Amino acid sequence: MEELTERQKLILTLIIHEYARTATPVGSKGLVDQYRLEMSSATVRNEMASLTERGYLRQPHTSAGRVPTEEGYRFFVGRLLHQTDLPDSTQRMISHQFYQTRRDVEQWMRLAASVLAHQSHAASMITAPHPERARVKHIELISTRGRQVLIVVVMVGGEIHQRLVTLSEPVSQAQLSATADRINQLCQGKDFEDVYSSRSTLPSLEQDVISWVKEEIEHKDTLAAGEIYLDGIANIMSQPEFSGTEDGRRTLRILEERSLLQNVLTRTLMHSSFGGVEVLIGGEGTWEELRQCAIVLSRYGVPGLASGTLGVLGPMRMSYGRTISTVRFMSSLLSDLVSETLVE
Amino acid sequence: MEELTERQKLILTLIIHEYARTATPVGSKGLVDQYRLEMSSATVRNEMASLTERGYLRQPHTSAGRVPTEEGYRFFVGRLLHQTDLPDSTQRMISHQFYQTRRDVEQWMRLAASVLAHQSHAASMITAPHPERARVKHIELISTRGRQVLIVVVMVGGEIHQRLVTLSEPVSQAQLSATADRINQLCQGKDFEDVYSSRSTLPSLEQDVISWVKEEIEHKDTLAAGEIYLDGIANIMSQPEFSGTEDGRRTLRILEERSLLQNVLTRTLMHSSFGGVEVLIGGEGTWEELRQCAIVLSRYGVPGLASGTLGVLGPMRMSYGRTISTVRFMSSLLSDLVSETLVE
DNA sequence: TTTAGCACTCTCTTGTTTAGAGTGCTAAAA
DNA sequence: TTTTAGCACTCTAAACAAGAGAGTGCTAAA
Repeated sequence: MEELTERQKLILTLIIHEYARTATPVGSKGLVDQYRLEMSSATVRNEMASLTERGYLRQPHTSAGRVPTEEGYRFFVGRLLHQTDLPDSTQRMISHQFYQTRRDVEQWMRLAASVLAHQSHAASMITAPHPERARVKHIELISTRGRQVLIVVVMVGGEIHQRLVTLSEPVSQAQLSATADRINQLCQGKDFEDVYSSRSTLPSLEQDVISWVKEEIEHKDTLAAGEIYLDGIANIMSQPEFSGTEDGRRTLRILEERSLLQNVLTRTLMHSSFGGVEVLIGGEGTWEELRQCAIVLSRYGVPGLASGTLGVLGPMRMSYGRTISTVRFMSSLLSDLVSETLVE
Repeated sequence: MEELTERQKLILTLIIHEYARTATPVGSKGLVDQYRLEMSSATVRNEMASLTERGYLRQPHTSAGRVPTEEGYRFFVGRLLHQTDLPDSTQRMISHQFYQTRRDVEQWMRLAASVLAHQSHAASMITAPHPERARVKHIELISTRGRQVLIVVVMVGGEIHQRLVTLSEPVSQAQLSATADRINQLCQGKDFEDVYSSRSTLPSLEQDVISWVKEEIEHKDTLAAGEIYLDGIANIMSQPEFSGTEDGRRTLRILEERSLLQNVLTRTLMHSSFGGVEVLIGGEGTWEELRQCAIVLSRYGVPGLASGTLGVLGPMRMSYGRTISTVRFMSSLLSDLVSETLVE
């Protein structure tokens, strides 16, 4: 079967646009009227029939209008992916907000989630930039009460870990500080993994501390990498396809449980390049729960140092043009911010 | 008008129970059948009429059953507040989960939110324990790149703040460490407020650092006190009164925006004692947006040192018995945990 | 190749009817 | 005096029917 004609592409595009707007199947007559097309509804009907045959459109029932299929959206998005850009004024407005706030990752994440949600009228999600290699910049041991010691770890990249541990016997603050100093020396410029594996020759206190730090780092790697900032949930729950339906509840549960989300984000983070935008439509056969949804994702950060993922989750009929360009822009903006404030 | 008779109280209680179960107005006949009452439906009808007159019940329309009013719930909850307790087995099960996980506030918050949501079948919210007086336990200055310096502040209580600042001229790590040491000396056992106000005689670097720290602490006090852990949103969105309705969307927005929530939580935190449970029904005239909801709240922590708030938000017909006992138990459990792990 | 025309098929809305649940009142029973 | 059986009445929600409207595919003419 041959390529689509320009006119067919136009009609497909218009149907997608109209369906995004109204959320109801779009018919030939309405389309011609709405967009002042230079052809009759009969012509549109013929093209629609052809598009339906090719699997880009679908009829809910015999006498209803057409609705785009997943295939239809994929085709549309494929053409869209490398062209649209956010208006300059919007870009400046957004940047401004970021450069006005404090240099605080947490706030940036919230702000980013908020901007994404607002621009796309959908739900947004973003993970904080996560360092690729675990290197300890600085470690501090603080005696608190009895044998309790607070370990504070500053990673290269600026992340901070803390952990409260109980020693087997009391140790003075002076000794603790000295121990911390020695460990700091060892960590200088090395991956923490290496420090950990060469710990066997050290005194037992040092060894213990290094083990605790290691545990903490890995702990956060697995668990609190689950820290996903969300926003705009209310946006999608007021869409008709989610509002009162079982699908809506399922989607809400996905957002809340975060394990599936985590799954999707990390999988994208794995084999995706920086700055590029990925679009998952209808779960792509892998995630049954996302049947009704589409996700627009991008990885951001500084290659080799730290990276995170951000994206938008919405109904399949979301406004892809706007969403994709917003995601792309936010990705590059955050990459800039991260590279400017990386602690080395 | 006299007190309610025992029988009226019984009927009111049963209606509340039945309405919580079915979410539909409950009629005299059904009530007698369901609970095998030793009286006829006509008697129940008479009592219902009386309860309606007193404002504890309400009829959606002439030939419908009765629905509890806010007043009805208040009366019911007032009687309930000081008696119910979570089953021992449940208490042990929950404690076990907490003592099994790491001593990590973030995880505790997540776990607490999850437990509350599960037990109450509603939405839960909880804020991390926040120290009452700001006292700095330890401060650290770490040189990163050029004139950038990372300030790490460990508060009494265990909170950690970090902030990246840019000095006006480069300072060596050794000098930074010395400065940090001097400030640490000053902070020993004092409220940071006092350190701040007596800073004028210090060298300019010290003064700058103290100002930055002060800013950071206040910043977190106002903004990131907004860190509210939520769970169970899906629970309430699948309740019939929220599912497809405008009220549902409004409630969702409340949970997402958090400013109103913040408002409610802090206001409770102000004039509420520790361990006690507060129940807000239908916004209590103050919060129009919560018309359909009820909130069960408690303050937890260690008086004078650190405290947070936890609670459950659900439909007004929520199961108060279970919710109140869960909230009370969680409040005391978390208080214990906080007091055990406070950094002094 | 496009389009006007038309018969046909669905759904959605609207109006009507009906069954059922629930009420309040009255009068008899306890 | 309190409870209950009986009954007329009210209102909702479900069921059904009818008609309007939107949309389609096909055919034949432009």
